Amino acid sequence: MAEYTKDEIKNIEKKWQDEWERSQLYHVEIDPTKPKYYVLDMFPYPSGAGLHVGHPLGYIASDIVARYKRLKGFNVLHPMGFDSFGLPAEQYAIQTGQHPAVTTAKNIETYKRQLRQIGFSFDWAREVQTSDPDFYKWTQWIFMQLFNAWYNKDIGEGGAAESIDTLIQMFEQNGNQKVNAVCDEDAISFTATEWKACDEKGKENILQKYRIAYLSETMVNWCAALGTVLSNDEVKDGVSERGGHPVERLKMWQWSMRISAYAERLLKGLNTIDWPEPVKEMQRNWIGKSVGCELDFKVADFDETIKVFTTRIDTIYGVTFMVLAPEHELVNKITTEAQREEVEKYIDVAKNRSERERMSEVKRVSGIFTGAYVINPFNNERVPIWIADYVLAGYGTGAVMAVPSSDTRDYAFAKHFSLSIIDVLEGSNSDITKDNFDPKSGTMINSGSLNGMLWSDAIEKALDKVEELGIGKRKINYRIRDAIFGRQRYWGEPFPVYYKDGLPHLVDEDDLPITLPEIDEYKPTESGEPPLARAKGWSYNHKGAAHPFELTTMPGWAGSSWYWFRYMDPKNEDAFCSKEAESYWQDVDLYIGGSEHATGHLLYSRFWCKALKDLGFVKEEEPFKKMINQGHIQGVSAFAYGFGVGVKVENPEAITQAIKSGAKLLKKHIIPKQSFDRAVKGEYDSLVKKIIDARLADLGAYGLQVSLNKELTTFLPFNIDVDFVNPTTNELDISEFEKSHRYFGLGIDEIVLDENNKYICGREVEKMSKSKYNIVNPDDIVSNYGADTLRMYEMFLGPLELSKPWNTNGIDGVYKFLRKFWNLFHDSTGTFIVSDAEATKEELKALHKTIRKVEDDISKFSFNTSVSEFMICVNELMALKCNKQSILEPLVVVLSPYAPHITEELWEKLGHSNSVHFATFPKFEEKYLIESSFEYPISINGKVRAKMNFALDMPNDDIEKLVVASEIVQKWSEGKEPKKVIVVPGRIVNVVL
RNA sequence: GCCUUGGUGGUGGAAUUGGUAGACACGCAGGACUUAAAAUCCUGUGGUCAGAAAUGGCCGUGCGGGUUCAAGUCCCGCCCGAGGUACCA
Repeated sequence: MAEYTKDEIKNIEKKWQDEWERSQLYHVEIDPTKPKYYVLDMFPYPSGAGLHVGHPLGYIASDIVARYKRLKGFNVLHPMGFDSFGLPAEQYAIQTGQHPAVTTAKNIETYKRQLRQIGFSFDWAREVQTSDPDFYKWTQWIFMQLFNAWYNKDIGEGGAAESIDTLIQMFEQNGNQKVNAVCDEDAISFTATEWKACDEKGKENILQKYRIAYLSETMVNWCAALGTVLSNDEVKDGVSERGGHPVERLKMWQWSMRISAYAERLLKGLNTIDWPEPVKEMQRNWIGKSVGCELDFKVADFDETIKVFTTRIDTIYGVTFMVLAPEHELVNKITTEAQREEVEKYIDVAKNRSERERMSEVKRVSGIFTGAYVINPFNNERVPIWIADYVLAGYGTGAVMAVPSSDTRDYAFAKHFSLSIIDVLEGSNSDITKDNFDPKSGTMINSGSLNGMLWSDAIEKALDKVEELGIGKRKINYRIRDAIFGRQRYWGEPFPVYYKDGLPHLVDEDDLPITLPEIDEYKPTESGEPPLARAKGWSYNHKGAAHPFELTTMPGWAGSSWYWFRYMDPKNEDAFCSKEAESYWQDVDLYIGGSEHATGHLLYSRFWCKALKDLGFVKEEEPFKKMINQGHIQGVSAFAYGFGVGVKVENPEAITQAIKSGAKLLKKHIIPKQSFDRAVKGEYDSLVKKIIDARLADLGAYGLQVSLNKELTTFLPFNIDVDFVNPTTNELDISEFEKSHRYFGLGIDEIVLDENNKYICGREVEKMSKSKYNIVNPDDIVSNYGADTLRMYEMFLGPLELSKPWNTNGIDGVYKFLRKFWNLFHDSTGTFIVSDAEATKEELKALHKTIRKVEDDISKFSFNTSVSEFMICVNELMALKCNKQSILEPLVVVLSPYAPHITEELWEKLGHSNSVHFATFPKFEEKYLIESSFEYPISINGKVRAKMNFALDMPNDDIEKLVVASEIVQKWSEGKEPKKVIVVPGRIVNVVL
């Protein structure tokens, strides 16, 4: 038996997976004689649901590239690991008491088993797990380096991080007068003498304002339901990304990372890397650079100035009012007595509006006049000062010069409070009586010395004037905030930090790793302290005294911000990565993963990489040279439609008795979709009416006087496990469903069938997720069709970057292809046969066409088209009945990145003693593709009129072709001389008569 | 609103970047093999009009214009979907 049947596939795939593991085939070591290639997948979080068909999509693509590059002679680093710290394991631990390490280890086992059976060429000897103390030892170590570093803007082009010792030295010599650092806004200036006069605590408080990893009292996103703070990218629309719990703003002492220091380098670096444009764009927006100026407006009748930030200084003659954030420090001082009461009332209301309310009421205009005025320094006009909550205290200076003629928010505000509007731009085909102006075009009017200038030139001119008047300077603002680095959780890296006299200190390097202590419960304590406070006797012994450890842990992104370096040298106990390994493997050549990490992981990783470079630990400025985002495979959810009849009981005193005798007040039904849809609109059809009547009659029988209560009547669609639903007819398998946990969990009492005695589910495309019960597990596909079919099918589905719903409609086509390919080598009895006859030109052509196309497609990551090309090739060879070794052998090699198991088996049958892994990718030869003659259409005035043959031996020269073409056309067009003959080499000829 | 992407048969999707649109696959229809079914193989398959047929004409890449001998591809103006983001001055 040697047919490519389902049983045989299992044997073949198992045989080769065992063999690869036995021989450690995909293990790599540094090899200076070969060029390196580093292909990396974003490592998964090992969730309890196991791998679903969406996961392997990117892994298959990267595996194809890895295998292809190996055949091309590269030394390929292709590792896999697990981002194993995370919230779900911790929440599971809180519920069940199971240690997160245990759940995590179990989940990793499942993931590895599933990954193994798809036949990836990962070097498992290099596996990393972020929750492994041998790994997080180095996460802690890197934290220590960042704690001991500050950002010196005077080094190199954009500044760089360096050791905190150099800063201390500078303080001792000159105080902070000459220090040009990125630091907290509230850092005050001091002299060397003042520095020396500080005690240890005073010095440390100053240093915290400079360290890259630092402790500060900041506004954080506090999520009470999760009992922890969240970073900005973990908050979506005012609720937590995981779980959707409300998030509030609180001031807390927190560890942060000074990523803002790297804003400019993070922005500039984007131009040097080959990433998808949307991701770059997201990072640019997140960094949010705006170039403009800061300038002072004098407050009339006060000895005060108000500093504003603007990017449109050219529109300064259009300023008709000024707006302060409610929290602005001068509000209290400048408010006139007449306005004071109202202003205070407004500020009070604004304070109590939560972040979420403010977001949902974006369009609401509110504000209050302070009674004070500022003087416009360009024309000395008096401009009223208002307060409004659309101005944010945290961005820029918390004050805005409002130009209603070129800013929509200012415009809405001016209209609402009937403030004046002065147009300063002309020719921008806009209309300031309406909200449709375009401030980025036109020339200046009503603008004194700026009149007649283009708006962009006017900016430069006005900037010069601001600096000349000494009222302000050019300034660049960034939106990016420092990243909060601490979490009030158990399942994360502990900080290598202890406290002595209330000051944070680093532990000795020799004492790393600081491992997670055992605790009896994983919840925060009753007093609201993080779970680590439960650890008994957990303290740091230093010079004979015990000191408390930091109780928060690092966030989920800590381990993933440097893990690609660890793969280079995963077992090293003396360094996170040896110099030798780092200088050989350098950076990631190809990174594949989802775009959802654009403003999280991908930004933090670039930040840490730059910091590590500044501190001299690595050489590369950017970690991921090229990236592609794989699209998500969406799940097709199945829905059933719940219906609960609400009743009004007229004699409540009878309820207790009724329940005792077995009445059930609430019953949950599942009803057909049509009835449900109508019922939601308030049209109860006969089926629904029947259920209602039956309910009322049923309860009536227990002595209750009941009537229908429409308000308590509920209609609710809910997800059904897709495994219980027929994929083509959408029919629910009721007997299977009734046995499931889901059925009992929902507490369904009755399933009402439709007129055909079936229950047909509704369908919707959604994200594939456990909570939507729409996960398709690759195990079933692998056991039905084999891993090679799964791999090729996932590639065949469409372009890698595209999101698409999972369906198995075309999977038979791919399976048939593999069988046909197999059958090329076998006769009808299943005997392996190849011929050693010489290949014909036609056969060589089929082969070389495929080689070229596949190479081309892999370099463009267009795997779907190369799968098509394989199918075409095999169809051609089948038609030619070609089973010649000289054709099939190279074809096996070309196919092997896509379908490694079947090709490995055939390779062995072809008589090779080693793996196809060691083969060389066949060289493409153009000579076989050149046709003996080409037929080109000739069009005359745009219409195809004739076909023309070009002979192969004709000189490849335009003029020659032109002569031939014009001769033919002349003959054809009844002697008319063509006006113009257009010849594109190797393409189309067109003639204008 | 803004930014980024897309829009091609019944379906997933091709189209060498301006050169015969619809490759390849699914589905569907017809045929062969079979007692029958499954499996397999062959043929057809964008729409429409003419023809008994081979075949030929016209229309067709979200909509409306434009550039060009030639537009799915380039330019201008709209419509719709997906993802991101939002009082960032």
